[in-house]
Amino acid sequence: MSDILTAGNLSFAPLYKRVKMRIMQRLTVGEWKPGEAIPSESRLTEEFQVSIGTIRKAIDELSAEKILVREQGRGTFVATHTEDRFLYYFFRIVDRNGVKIFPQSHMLSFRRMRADANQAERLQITRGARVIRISNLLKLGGKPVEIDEIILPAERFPGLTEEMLLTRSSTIYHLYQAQFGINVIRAAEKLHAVTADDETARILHLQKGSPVLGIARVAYTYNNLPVELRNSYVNTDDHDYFNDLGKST
Amino acid sequence: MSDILTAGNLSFAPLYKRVKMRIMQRLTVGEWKPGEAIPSESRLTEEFQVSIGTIRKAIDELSAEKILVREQGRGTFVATHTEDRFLYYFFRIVDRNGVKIFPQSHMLSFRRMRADANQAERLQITRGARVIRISNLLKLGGKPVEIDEIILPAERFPGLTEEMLLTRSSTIYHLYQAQFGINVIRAAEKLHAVTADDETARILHLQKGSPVLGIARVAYTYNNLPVELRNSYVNTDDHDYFNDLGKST
DNA sequence: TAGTGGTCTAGACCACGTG
DNA sequence: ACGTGGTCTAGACCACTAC
Repeated sequence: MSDILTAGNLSFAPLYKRVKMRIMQRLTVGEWKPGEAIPSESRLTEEFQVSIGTIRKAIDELSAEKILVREQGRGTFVATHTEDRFLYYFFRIVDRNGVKIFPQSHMLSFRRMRADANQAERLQITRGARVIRISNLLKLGGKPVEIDEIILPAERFPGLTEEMLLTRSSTIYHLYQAQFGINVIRAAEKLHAVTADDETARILHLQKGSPVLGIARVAYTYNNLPVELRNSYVNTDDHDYFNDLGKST
Repeated sequence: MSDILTAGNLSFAPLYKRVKMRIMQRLTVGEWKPGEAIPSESRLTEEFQVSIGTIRKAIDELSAEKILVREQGRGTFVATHTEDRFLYYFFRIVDRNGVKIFPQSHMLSFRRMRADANQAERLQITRGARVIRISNLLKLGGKPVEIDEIILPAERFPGLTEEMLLTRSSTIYHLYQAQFGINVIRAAEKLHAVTADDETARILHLQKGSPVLGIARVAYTYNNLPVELRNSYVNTDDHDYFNDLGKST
């Protein structure tokens, strides 16, 4: 991503990059909300006073980054986490046949607490700031497969209650979008193998001391702003974490 | 528009897609080899009798897929596995600080054998066909971190010897390129946590029964043709498998 | 200076979704 | 019938690399 361009010195960047950042800016401030259509390309040419090819190149990049979604004949829309193709974008667990199944989430706990030094640093907030800790059990085909421990900066999720999480109908990232205007567009994950602690083993129906796949994720919204930490533990006896290195198009 | 030889049902695909496939075809047959420059865009417009914008769109996709590499003022080149940015493209292990270190490879074994049913299926070869099994130990900063078991279809690697692997100076994927004309452009990986067997634990300096990160990879060349199987086991005590969900542009 | 890829423009026509 | 994004063209100029 363009760390330099976000700083403000994009005066000398190519025109289409500047157009792209102006569109990103509108998305950031919520002028165009997830699920809504942005103005048509020809309308944007008038607004930005550039040719349609330049507009298209800006939107090309934004749709490659899955921030916008084009639909021929209909328009260009702000991506939402309810669409099928995004449901799995941040969920990489597949069964032994490589088939993706959507998980059922069951909340285990919901607590308010203070950020420790590590959490504060990764979330770019001050140590001791209020955070919310949510623990979920994910089931695939009825079987417990993954435990998530989610840490959210409370300041960015004002009024988030246990109730909202219990009654949500879609993914949690869609809840962030719809309720708090926070659009997760990127996540960095670090994976490692660890021995399950006793409680994790019990919940995942594993023998004590079994190995589990640990995933430490930081999720980001626009401008590489971190908005969620997540530590996951996966029972990989019947499932895998799938990763495709390379393209397909 | 005298386009023939566009294999399959691409006869009605957009022009730039057909141009793209024709370029891929040239790469596949080795007409343009890794490291070499392909003809300039203006030359390709003459050759394919299309406008430069169409050529550019075809090359855009191929460079997004890391099959070609553009260099302003110099030309467009067939990607090689010696360039820095590709050294890590298929190697995702980082240290605790998230820093990528390039691994030192040490061969543990080299054997010729026959494909079992599972290997045959994943390599799309017949059961019992000749394969080569290579085992390597990868060290990071002098410490043993990963064991690789590589299975290659012997037919595609004629004359591959233990010597060639011992004396190679770059990555093994570069050896595939340079010696056998096989260009790995994609890999699908499945990750899981397992208990290290005794030998693996010994080699990785782990206690018996320690958890390790298992990676099952299938590597592909053009046209999604599988050319390598690889089972890896990683000591993740001081390292992680890093994955960025989102784009980079 | 010559040749390469990178950007930007302007206009035409096609394919698709909606009313 | 209309408006949308998708493709294709033609030409201009810029930025960079090489000689």
